[in-house]
Amino acid sequence: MGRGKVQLRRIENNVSRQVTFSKRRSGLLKKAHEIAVLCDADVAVIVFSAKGRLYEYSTHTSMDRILERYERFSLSEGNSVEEFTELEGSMNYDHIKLSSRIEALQKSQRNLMGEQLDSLTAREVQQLEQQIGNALRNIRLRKNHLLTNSIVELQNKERSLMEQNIILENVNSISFRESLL
Amino acid sequence: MGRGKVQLRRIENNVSRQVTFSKRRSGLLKKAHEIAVLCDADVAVIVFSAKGRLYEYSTHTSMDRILERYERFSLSEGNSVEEFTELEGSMNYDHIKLSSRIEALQKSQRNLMGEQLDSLTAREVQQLEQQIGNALRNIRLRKNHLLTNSIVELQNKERSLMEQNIILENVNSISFRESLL
DNA sequence: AACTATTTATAAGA
DNA sequence: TTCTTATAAATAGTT
Repeated sequence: MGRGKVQLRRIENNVSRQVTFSKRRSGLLKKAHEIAVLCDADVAVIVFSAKGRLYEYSTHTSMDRILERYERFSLSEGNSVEEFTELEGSMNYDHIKLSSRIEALQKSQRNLMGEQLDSLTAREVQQLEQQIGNALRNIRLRKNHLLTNSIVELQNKERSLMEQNIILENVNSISFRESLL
Repeated sequence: MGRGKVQLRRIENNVSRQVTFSKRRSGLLKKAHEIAVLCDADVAVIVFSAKGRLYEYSTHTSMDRILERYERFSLSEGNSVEEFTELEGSMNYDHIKLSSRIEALQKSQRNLMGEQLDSLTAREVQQLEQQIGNALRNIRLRKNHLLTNSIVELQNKERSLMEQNIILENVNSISFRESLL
């Protein structure tokens, strides 16, 4: 979208690469914001320039929240333990301990999300079912609590608005009576 | 860019919000890819739909690499550096990374087990409910699978036992007849 | 899932 | 860098 069509490959000219980066970066962040608002999505965009400068956008002001959530999901799609464990033969003992802890957490987390169940015995599956059932109950309780709260809040707002109206009506009717005198 | 100009606010109509989300999502990911290639940048985009589905783009196939780099940046720029440096002058970067990963995993695990829900927004609780609901479905499928298997196994054993009995009966009746001779 | 009228983004030029 | 403008690209509303 410009004077000429552009091929999808690295722009060789240093200056125009830089200029294009600056323009497209702001375009990208703008579009991220738009989809977040229009479609009620949570979005995080991270851009490192070739020179290593960081630019970012995220909903809620809190990038970390989205990243945390991302971690929760990305487990379900697979990889990522290996990066830690494969890389370094030079890992010291603490490292190994931490890594294996992470691995264990990831496995149990996958199970909690209903994945990799074939590694469990029948009894373990049974126990997991109970655990998850309880979790779901708690989550629904919490959801209802939040819903109830927001309803009460709305009712309070409504009530105070009505009270204001009554006061206004009184004022009006007093004015009206006074105007009759 | 379309038949009409659009105001930057949540699209109320459910269907068109969904359609717009799908169109703009692919637009956003495309643009992320373009700036990455054209300008030699490292880019990560994470999008959660209102229903909690995850869509993502990242350069190098490895989102984690970019997120790590992001963490490194945001640590060095912002607050909360002190917490780390005060605690352990001796911890190296990898240690910090692994520890915070463990912390994040523990938190999300607690949430998956229906605990510490007060740290989540209403929307996050909603999404967690869906996620856990799916997990429960998978777990029950697996349980049924295991039950079915064990039933089939029992039936096979039963059948083979019966066959053995028939053979034994035959043997017995032959012996019996022979004994009559 | 296609179409197309418009709006928006942006490449090139100043 | 910033602005301008011709043109490519994205997409809102429609079928």
